[in-house]
Amino acid sequence: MELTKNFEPQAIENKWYKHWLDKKYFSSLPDDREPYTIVMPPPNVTGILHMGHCLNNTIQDILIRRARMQGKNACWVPGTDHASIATEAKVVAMLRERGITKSSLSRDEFLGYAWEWKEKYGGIILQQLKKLGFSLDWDRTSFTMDKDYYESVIKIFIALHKKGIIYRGKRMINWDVKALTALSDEEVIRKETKQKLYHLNYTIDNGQPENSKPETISIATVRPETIMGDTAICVHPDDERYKHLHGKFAFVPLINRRIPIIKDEYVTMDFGTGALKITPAHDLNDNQLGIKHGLEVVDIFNDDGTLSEEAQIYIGLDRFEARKKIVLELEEKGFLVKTEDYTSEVGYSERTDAVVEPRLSLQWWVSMKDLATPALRTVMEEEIKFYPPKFKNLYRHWMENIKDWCISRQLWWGHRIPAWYDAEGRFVVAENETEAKKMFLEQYAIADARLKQDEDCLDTWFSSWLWPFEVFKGYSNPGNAEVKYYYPTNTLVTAPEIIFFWVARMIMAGFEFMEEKPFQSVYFTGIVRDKQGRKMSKSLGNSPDLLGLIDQYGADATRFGIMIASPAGNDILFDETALEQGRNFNNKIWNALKLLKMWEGRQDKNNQQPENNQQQISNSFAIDWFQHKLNVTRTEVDSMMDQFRLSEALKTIYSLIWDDFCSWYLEWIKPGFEQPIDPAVYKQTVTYFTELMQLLHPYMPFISEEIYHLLDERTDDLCVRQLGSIHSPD
RNA sequence: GGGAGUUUAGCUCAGUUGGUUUAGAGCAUCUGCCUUACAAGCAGAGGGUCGGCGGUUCGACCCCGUCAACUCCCACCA
Repeated sequence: MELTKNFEPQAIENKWYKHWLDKKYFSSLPDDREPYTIVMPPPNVTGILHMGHCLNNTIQDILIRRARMQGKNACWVPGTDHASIATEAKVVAMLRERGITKSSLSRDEFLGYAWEWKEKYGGIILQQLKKLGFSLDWDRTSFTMDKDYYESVIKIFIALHKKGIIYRGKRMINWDVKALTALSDEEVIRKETKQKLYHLNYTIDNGQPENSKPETISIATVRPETIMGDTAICVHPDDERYKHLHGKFAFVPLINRRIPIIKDEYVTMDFGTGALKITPAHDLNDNQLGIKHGLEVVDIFNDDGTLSEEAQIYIGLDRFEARKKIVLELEEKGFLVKTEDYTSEVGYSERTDAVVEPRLSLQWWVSMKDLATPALRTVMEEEIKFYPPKFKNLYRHWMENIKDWCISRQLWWGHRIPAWYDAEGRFVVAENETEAKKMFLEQYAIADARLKQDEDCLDTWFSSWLWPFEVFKGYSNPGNAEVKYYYPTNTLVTAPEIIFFWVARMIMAGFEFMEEKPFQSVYFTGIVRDKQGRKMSKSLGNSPDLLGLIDQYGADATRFGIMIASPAGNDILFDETALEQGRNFNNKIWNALKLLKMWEGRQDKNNQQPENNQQQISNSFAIDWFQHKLNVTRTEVDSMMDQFRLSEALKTIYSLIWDDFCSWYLEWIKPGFEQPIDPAVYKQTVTYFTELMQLLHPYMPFISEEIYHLLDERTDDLCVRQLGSIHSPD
């Protein structure tokens, strides 16, 4: 057999992946073995493979492959998430290219295109995951809008509504003016933004018409375009400067609306001018003050962030355009006192990056307090263990201060809210129209009501929170054999960024619907950053082309590179030299194989050498020494992996192979130039090499499988070879 | 504004209850070597007053105090 100079990954990766699939090694069905279950965090169906997925799923594959080799029934469930906002945006963009606007389509027509898009491009990412050798049970591939899954989401909505946990209410929400939908608080990203603080004069109404010098009060605002929505000015009750104005009125510049001057301790006297304009329709705090003081609410914006009729001026103009024009006009007319530079946090939509508009709106909400109680307890008492544990604090803080969850989204792609309205706005929550009609008869004594279903969809996370059990049909087919066997799952591997979006809510859903936690432990990976420490993102363009890297270095080297640089609990600074190191490691292993293959044909069958021969003594020492070293290291690696110290475990294996096996052991037993090798020594060396490949396999599955088969005639595969028990090191 | 975390060689990190670490690894660097598995390699070398200051102790990278820098999370003072 002629072995190539260097290891050539491309040649063998497809071969082994196909072989593993053909042998159904990744398929799992319940049996008497202990299960080891991971549900993959479903990537967006629109997603393409990036470093985050690579890190996340490599970790999961390492855990799953190890469990499989430990004799557990390993089950790793793949799938995708329908990702309402992201997918709808993609579909709208695709339609635009074809010259179709969303508004010209009916809901059903639009959904037709959306499904077409999903069938065609959705799930590309799942194909890409195969390139990295991930041992997912593909027969179990799930999608959050599969028929059963969809129905479970709807049923859960109905059940929670019945319990009073889901309710409909008019509240201040975060409005995305680009996507034209509400956002939950978690979907709003706050960024420091340079702004201007405008000081504006409002004229006091002194009851004297056309006074020579009208008295004014100055307020400070960063949003002069909202003055048309002002319904009061507020000052601190103790503020001496304004005491004489309590109970008086002022005129809003440009539109001359007469508004009251009220007092409230909410106002900070030494910020700005100490006087605050109140715009209850467009600011959360102003809204609360408005409710407290019974103020009028004037909503001056349209859905898309342009000024509405209520604004009276600049109708139809975008809010930021309007700001410029209004500032100019205020200046011209003498209302603008001064402008200061000012930096504050502004909310941006996570999906569209539009500046979020706080807005009053009728939406559906989940009351979180009761759901949070068992979910908080279980983490604090470590029934669910967090790795690293520092995330416990973060989790507790959020759970103790949890706010209700806005779950309606003004989108079509997703789970449609099962609420039915009549012309008067009365509504019922029901699975379908027939059911809804029955309920209308019962509740409102209206027979054969003409009903319309809610146009809105549910937040994507309202379906993802069911993932750990619904992939086993735990809700749609309660108590079935699969969910009983696989649930609760073992480990969740995910990014800390979605601890609230997803992890916390899965724990709540687990207790609420399964009466059982969804997983035993959660391993939070780091965030992948570039060499300069910047988060990898599309907008920065600093994400490497992962598929290109796999082509260049091979899947094993890529997996090695990302794991070696990934200390437990820390962010990883991605550097291509780590992949080079992985590739070099491949070659080192490959060359060790070549050395053994050279010896294989040169075994000294007669073994004439005397017992006390120098080489014999050295061999026997080397064999004992390495056996001991191997045992000790396997124990170490085992304990590190149990603690999710996967990067350290890999370093340890790397050093065992490179330094101890290649540099020391092989040199010790190396026969003289063109001398034969003792067959017993050769055999033992093959055994060691095999065990090393088995230890390495979870991290670098392809090369280890290939070497396994090249070392000896095999009837089995390394992928499913069971780890023997470790001889206890002395 | 509140909270959490980090700070050890050029870079990324180990260092488990204070004393076998006069401080370790990988990568990078430098110097030799195409030596019969491997130059994507081998042999060797340099490099740190363990963020600053103060304290506890016979003894501190490890404990306490304090200051500083960085990171993250939460919080809509306009």
